[in-house]
Formats: sequence, C-alpha cells, structure tokens
Amino acid sequence: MVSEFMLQQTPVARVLPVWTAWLERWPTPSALAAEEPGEAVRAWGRLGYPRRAQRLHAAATAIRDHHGGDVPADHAALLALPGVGEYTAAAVASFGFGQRHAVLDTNVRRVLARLEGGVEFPADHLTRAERDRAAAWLPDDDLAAATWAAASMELGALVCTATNPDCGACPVRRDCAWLAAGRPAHAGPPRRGQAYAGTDRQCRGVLLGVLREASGPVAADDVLAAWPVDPSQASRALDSLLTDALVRRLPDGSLTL
DNA sequence: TAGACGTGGGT
DNA sequence: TACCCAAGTCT
Repeated sequence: MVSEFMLQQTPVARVLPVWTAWLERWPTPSALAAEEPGEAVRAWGRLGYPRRAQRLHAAATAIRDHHGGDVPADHAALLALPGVGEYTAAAVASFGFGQRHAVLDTNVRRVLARLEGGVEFPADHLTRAERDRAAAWLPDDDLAAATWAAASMELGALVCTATNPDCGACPVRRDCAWLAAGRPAHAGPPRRGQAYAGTDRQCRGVLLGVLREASGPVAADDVLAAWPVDPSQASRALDSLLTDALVRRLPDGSLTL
C-alpha cells in the first residue's frame, strides 16, 4: 500500500529508495500513525504531491483505529481510506490479497485502448466504457485475475509505452487493433499539458521545500523569501498550504511541517 | 467533471 | 531548450 501511494504519478525509479527507507522506519501502519503527519511529509522527500504523504499518514491512522492495525483486505474498506481511490483500492486488493479486480492504471488503460480500441491513447479520464472493457478482459479465477492485472500493467510499463512502444517485442502484437491499423497517431485535441513554471504549484513546492529541509520551525518571512519573484503569489501559496494543513503555524508565528 | 496538485528524467 | 509524462485522488 505504501508503494502504491508513492507510485501515484511518480516513476518507479524515484520511488524505490524512498519506499525502502520508509518501510524501514515505519514497518507497520501503527508505527506510522504514532508519528506526526509532518514527519511523513518530511520523509516523503521530493517525490512530489506531498498531500499523498499526508493522506498515507491519515490512512495509517484509520487502519490503526478501525482495522486493528492491519490493512483491510476488503475493497470497500480500502476505498474508504484517505488517498485510496479506485486504482489503489483495486491494486492493493489484487496484488496484496490476490483478489479479482480490474486494476485500471494508466498503463493498463493504454494497453486496452490500443489492443482493442485501436487508438493510441485512452481518454483524459477513466470512462464507463473502459471499465466495461477491462471487466471483460479479467479472467474468472481470482489468482489468474491478479496475475493478469500485474501482467497487463507491466506490459504497458515496459513494452506498450506511451512513446516509442516496442511493438516488435509485444506478445499480443498479432491481436492489436492499433498496430493492425498502422499505429495511427492520437486524433482530436492535443492532450492537455501540465504547465508548471511559475504556477502556484511550483511556488507551493518551493515553500514546502524550505520547511522540509529545515531541522526545525522557520520564520514565515524566511519561507516567503524563497519565492522572491512574486511576493503576493508566495503569500497566497502559503495560505493554501496552511489551509491544506501541509504547513502549520506555531504560536510564535513561525512555520513547520 | 475539468482542473488542481510536485518533481525530475527522457526525448 | 521545451515539452512529455509518470502504478491517481479529490473536489
């Protein structure tokens, strides 16, 4: 479950060392829950989307308080945990507990879009049609389904990649509608990029980074000084971090994770 | 249901 | 140098 949280939008290679250190420090949900959420955010390092660390801590707390300290195997119980959405609930139930669930991550969605849909990329957001298609591909047997989930994900991650897919090495190349159609390029409007430079998001990251690297609380002015180009934007970003409880303001006005 | 939400490596 | 994009979730 820890790895699934970390892998939400972050590549495996960057997750690996953080995941190792994390499990060494917090081998159980209860161990994590016993620490301050800010420590989780600090240990998250530079994986990005630090609210995932906050939610993982909250999930650990819920597991301690409501599930006897053990990650629940029940899909609905998993889905009810903070930070656990459709993908992560299915992934934990499937990979962790050998259950039969469609595990629809970006890799599997791309594989099915090409293999059966004949298009290069799936829609921006998961659709009903994709869920139906994925359900139809899922083997009946529990363990076969779990194996399929892992295999189809791996196929997308290693062979049927977003750019430069290795169709020659693909085990289902003879059945692929997209390959048969001559690998047509994505039609329709360009997929929305993720502007970042100069955004509030980047600003939040910079401010949070100051607190993450500091050994203790930092004066608010020193935090804001890390974003000198636009003080009003820095102020707004700090407010949002406080609202999100990613940052706390101490009685003396200084800031901490 | 679009859009917000971090970060860094590959092309 | 830019842009792409990576095992998503939440509102």
